[in-house]
Amino acid sequence: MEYLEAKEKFISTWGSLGTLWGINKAMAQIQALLFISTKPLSMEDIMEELKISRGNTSTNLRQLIDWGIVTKKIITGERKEYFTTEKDVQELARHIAKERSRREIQPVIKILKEISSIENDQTEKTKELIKQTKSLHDLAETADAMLHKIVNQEQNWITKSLLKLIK
Amino acid sequence: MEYLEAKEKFISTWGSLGTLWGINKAMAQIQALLFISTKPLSMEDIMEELKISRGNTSTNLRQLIDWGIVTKKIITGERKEYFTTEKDVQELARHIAKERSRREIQPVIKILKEISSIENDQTEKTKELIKQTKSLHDLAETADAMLHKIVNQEQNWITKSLLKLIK
DNA sequence: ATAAACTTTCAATAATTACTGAAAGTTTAG
DNA sequence: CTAAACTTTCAGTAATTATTGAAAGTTTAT
Repeated sequence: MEYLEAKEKFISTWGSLGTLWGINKAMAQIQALLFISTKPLSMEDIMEELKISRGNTSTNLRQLIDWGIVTKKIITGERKEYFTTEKDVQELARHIAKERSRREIQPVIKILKEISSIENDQTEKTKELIKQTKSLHDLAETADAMLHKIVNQEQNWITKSLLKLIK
Repeated sequence: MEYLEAKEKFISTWGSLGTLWGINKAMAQIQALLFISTKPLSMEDIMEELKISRGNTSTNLRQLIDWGIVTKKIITGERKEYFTTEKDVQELARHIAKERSRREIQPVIKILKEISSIENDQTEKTKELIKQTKSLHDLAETADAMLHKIVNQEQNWITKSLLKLIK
């Protein structure tokens, strides 16, 4: 396998992984492309490399920026905007974990809490609903707390201390 | 909010959460329904409660069984098959984490390893590709190892020891 | 001010994914 | 063996989601 094949494989693998996890293909592929690029890329560059339309590129770049993992890079003397992604995987993982927590886990925790505090009429089915939603609520909170804790450590805390601990 | 409303809210919330994480709506809703049900349900029961077709119910039940989180329950004297889901959330989380690792993380680790070991021709772009896919490979392995370790502990190890540690 | 260079928006369309319902398949009772 | 009771499969269709491309919008240079 040489460079071009490897590059294509990387971009397409990342793209389908994204799909699997509820992130759209173009978005994942743009990020992948930037991730292995040695220099910032323009919209033009991205469109050409990935063979996608201008509109698609624009929309997904904006989403990536919104997620905090892609930034505009102004190149002096150039009219075009250039883009780079966070290159440090740990930092990247932090951003993604933080955002998914905020957008997805937190709202679910809120709803589970609401549901688990319905009036208890002492019927079996109500008791079961309360019990089970409470358990899920606790699990979600625990998982989210762990995620935050892990994600907010310095790179070395996690790779060194925790990894040592759980091995 | 009383029982019926709470139940519907729970099922639909779980359904849309599923969608967000790449699990289909019907599958998530069936699991949610079983999760708060006080007794095993038949295909008929599920179809009626969720207003979905027989085919859809059958397909998704099979998938849930395949994931190891729903089991058939034979009720003596009954011709129909009845279904229950794992009721312990910790156990449920273990199953799901284990399966997602096996189906999704492991294959990606394999591909990243392949890519990161392409022939290094010493050009800048090849060096960058190798460096970045290696980093991702390491991250994926670390995350996966942690997931496994966490997920394979007794319920109390995680909720007591680790939670105490990170608080 | 205006024109060129560039980006965003969005209605139309394409691609993907989920769902239905009926036919085919399977199991059990008698 | 046969019929009833039940489950699975799958072709057709519906619903959802992603993508295009051109018009509208914005910014910058002169």
